[in-house]
Amino acid sequence: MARKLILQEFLPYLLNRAGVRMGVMFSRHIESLGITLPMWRVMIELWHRGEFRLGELAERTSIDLSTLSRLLVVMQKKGLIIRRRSTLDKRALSLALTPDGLAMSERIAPIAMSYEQVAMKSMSEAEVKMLKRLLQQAFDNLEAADEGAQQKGAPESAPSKPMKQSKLKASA
Amino acid sequence: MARKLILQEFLPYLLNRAGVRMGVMFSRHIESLGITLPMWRVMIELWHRGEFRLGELAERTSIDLSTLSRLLVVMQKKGLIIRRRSTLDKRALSLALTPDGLAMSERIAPIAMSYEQVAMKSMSEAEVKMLKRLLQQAFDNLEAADEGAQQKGAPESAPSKPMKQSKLKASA
DNA sequence: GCAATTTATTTTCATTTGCAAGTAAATTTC
DNA sequence: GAAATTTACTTGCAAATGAAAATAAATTGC
Repeated sequence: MARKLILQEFLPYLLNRAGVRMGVMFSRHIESLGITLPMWRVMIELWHRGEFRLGELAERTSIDLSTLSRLLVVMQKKGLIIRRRSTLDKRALSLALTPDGLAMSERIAPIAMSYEQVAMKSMSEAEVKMLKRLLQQAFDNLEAADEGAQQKGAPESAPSKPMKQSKLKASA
Repeated sequence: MARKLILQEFLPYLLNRAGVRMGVMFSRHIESLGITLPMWRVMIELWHRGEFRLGELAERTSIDLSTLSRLLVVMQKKGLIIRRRSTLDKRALSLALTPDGLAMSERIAPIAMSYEQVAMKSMSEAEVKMLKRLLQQAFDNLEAADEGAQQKGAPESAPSKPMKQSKLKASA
């Protein structure tokens, strides 16, 4: 009989809990600015890298393509982003922050950072650094495994990627 | 002008990314068993603690009360849980796993653990331990701050709890 | 260089979600 | 101890989601 899994030591659980809690607190805060968490995720990606196509952005933010497509229309109407057809490939969108969108990002960033600070309170510099490094590593490991499964056509046990993006939503 | 936030070093981002990726991969896997991620979250909580009322369970799983209420009906129909009125308080539900639900939990647990293993691959024992400890700590810090805000009636800057559970869903 | 295929996004439609209103039991107040 | 309030959950309804079909542009094969 399988051993009962110890919740407090179970990484997916700990990961989710911390992420969801952070997301809930933060989104409650930015709600008054008319910005939702998915919007903020879009904003930091655009802020960070300047320009994206829809598909790329969906990938990065883990937001479903069709949902994101609609969200971007809303964000355009709010004046946060520019959403024009790429000139090179007229199928593709070229997405970028407007000056207002940038200003809003800069306004929200310190709020986001303050929640980060709250979470890291009581940790030493070294611990914070290690936590971030290990989270990055965990993500890379997962991604590598996912790609792998992709390649060799999943040995029945672990269904590989394109199969429904699963009932799953972003969190923090 | 606010400094541009460095995505790769931003804790909420790292947390979300790792959590979402884990959730996506895992839920893709258990889909074939007819179990969704929210169901699994309910199952581990019930497995872990034996019995819950609806409100408590909603709190633990971060699933909206009304959504959870409906999810539990589905899970009952699937034979995974028992859902009866508490005898002491006839308003309350008493929720618990059925033997079948337990068996399913025991079947899924190794799958969940295997994804945990994937994420932790390339980490030493000590690193894993530290990662888990720091995630726990981050969560505790956030929760404490949230409670705090609650108490002294939020100083305008950080809206406190009851305000819409925000557009936010669980992830991993 | 044109038909067939692939790629990039949008839209449709059925389902899911979550807030708010509703129901029902327990507790408090007078 | 009956009315008023609170607590615990359920349900109605409007909005959000996501899978699949539709659209439209680019690329490939001949």
